[in-house]
Amino acid sequence: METFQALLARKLAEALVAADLPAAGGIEPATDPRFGDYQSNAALVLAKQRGENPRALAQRIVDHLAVEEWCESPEIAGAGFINFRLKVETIAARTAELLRDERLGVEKAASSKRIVIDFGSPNVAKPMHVGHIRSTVLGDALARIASFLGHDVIRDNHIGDWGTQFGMVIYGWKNFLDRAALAQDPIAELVRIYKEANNRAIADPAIREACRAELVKLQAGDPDNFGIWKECVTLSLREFEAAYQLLDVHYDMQRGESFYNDRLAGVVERLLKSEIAEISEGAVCVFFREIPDLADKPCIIRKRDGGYNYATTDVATVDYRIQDLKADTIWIVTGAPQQLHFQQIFEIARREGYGADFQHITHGSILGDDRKLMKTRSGENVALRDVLDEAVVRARKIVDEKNPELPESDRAEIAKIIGIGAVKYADLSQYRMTDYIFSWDRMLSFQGNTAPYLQNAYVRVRSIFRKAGEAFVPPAAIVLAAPEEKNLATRLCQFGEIVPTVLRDFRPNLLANYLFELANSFHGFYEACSVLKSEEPARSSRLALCELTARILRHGLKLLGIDAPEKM
RNA sequence: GCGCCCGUAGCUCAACUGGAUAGAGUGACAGCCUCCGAAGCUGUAGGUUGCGCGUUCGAGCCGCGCCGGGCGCACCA
Repeated sequence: METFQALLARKLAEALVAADLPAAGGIEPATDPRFGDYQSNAALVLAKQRGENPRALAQRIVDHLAVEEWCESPEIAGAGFINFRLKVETIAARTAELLRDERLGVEKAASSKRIVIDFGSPNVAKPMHVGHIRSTVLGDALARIASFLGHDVIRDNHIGDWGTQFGMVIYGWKNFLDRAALAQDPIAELVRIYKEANNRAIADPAIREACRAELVKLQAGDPDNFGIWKECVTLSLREFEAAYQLLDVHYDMQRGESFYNDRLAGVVERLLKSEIAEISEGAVCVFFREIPDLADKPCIIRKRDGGYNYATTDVATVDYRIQDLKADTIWIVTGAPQQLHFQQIFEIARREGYGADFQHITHGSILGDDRKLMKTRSGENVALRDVLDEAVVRARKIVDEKNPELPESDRAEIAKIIGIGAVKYADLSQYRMTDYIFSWDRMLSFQGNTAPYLQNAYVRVRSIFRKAGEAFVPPAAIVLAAPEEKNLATRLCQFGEIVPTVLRDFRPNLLANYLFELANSFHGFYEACSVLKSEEPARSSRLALCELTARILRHGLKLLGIDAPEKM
């Protein structure tokens, strides 16, 4: 189903051709209701290009615009804007159409791409902490939205399961492992033995050497060390999986760094052979001398000691995703500090002749009350598990207060939906680059732009249908008499315009904003227009608006990875 | 030193990529339940968009220069 925006853009393009003018400008939502529903700056753009009077050009365009089927006569305003006001019947007809559209007005992308999206990426033998929320939740939402838009999405968890820390972990495992503690809380025990080994290694060069020897043995394929490593990975993955279940985040594959291990030598050899890489100070490096910002920042792909590092792994990863997974585009979701690294990796890929589209999608940090990176009082990272558990506990307390008559099992389920939803939404409703201050009170508030507010709006709609006790039947006609009805219907028609914009710059917060505005419009409608007590044909028409609101709220939240409860 | 990101109402954040008089929420104040969930709604108040030049018919957004904060810059990932 073509959106109003797309329809008007098409009509504008036709008018420009008919008026013998070049393509210019576009259609965007009006900035103010006084200016109608949509506006075009085409005349202003052309006026600049041609040095002509903008209002005269606007008139020339309007003379050729054939939009009377959908709009009141377009108006020329201000410096030369063309304003479009949709006819009420047009909105009503579109709303009726939306009711029959499974996609709720969201068209699939013109060309479907295979997208490999890399997000989350926790490290083995370390607990996931708050910092993982953003990458995980953002990547998941982008993957959901891309899939819905018809792309072929492969979700890959690039787990940090290989690296120098395993020397310490294995040494610790062999010397200080407490099996009972491991059974109790595997990752805590792995962290403990790692720290123990690390502390001793700092104090004692012999132990440092022993750790390094364990690492070398692991890398050489020693069966004992490999077995220990494998067990660490298995234990960690199990723990990650619990968090992913709670977050409702799922992957198509989990190719850890170790997966690429036997390809690293080939990568270096190939890059040397093609002279993309060279040897410098004993290390194999790629220089970017002709790129000013990177001129003094070489990328090391083999260390002087012959070892490989994460740059090597990431070059191999790009290879794999393009050659084996046939990616048209690769999205990597990580914090901003890795920006330089991926700039280098992508540049190497381009030099190797890869034409895929590479996107490093960065994000800001989660801060504590002190505006510094969120930490516990003792200065440790805050465990993800603790955050999620507390979210559910806090939500449960609120549900118990507000709705004590609900059965226990319902309240437990609702608390989970609200608590987890609140944490996710607090993240996604914000521009991804800004650092934000973590606040339980704000994210769990029922007021303002929060998950509970949206979930409550959904519950209110659903409650109407429970009360009605009848199955929804599409109405004979949509009637938009009250301004609140028209306002809500207009908003419902915009869903199809908003969803694709999210991928333009990877901004789920645009969808979150839309849903918030939709909930506002619904509440305005709800206060002004009684549904069940109204006379036909208003009653059926209003029920239809409720039904669509519920569908779009639920689906919009789902695209953000958030559930909507039936009661709360 | 170089590079990237951020700076918007007291506070927390938007602003659909250059559009018209910069919007919400929160806090404060004033209203609205014989009526579908008041977990809601309506209204009032709050601004030199860090500062200064520039480009443009038009700048929170683009360019240059400052000021503040964060992060990154050769063998950790």
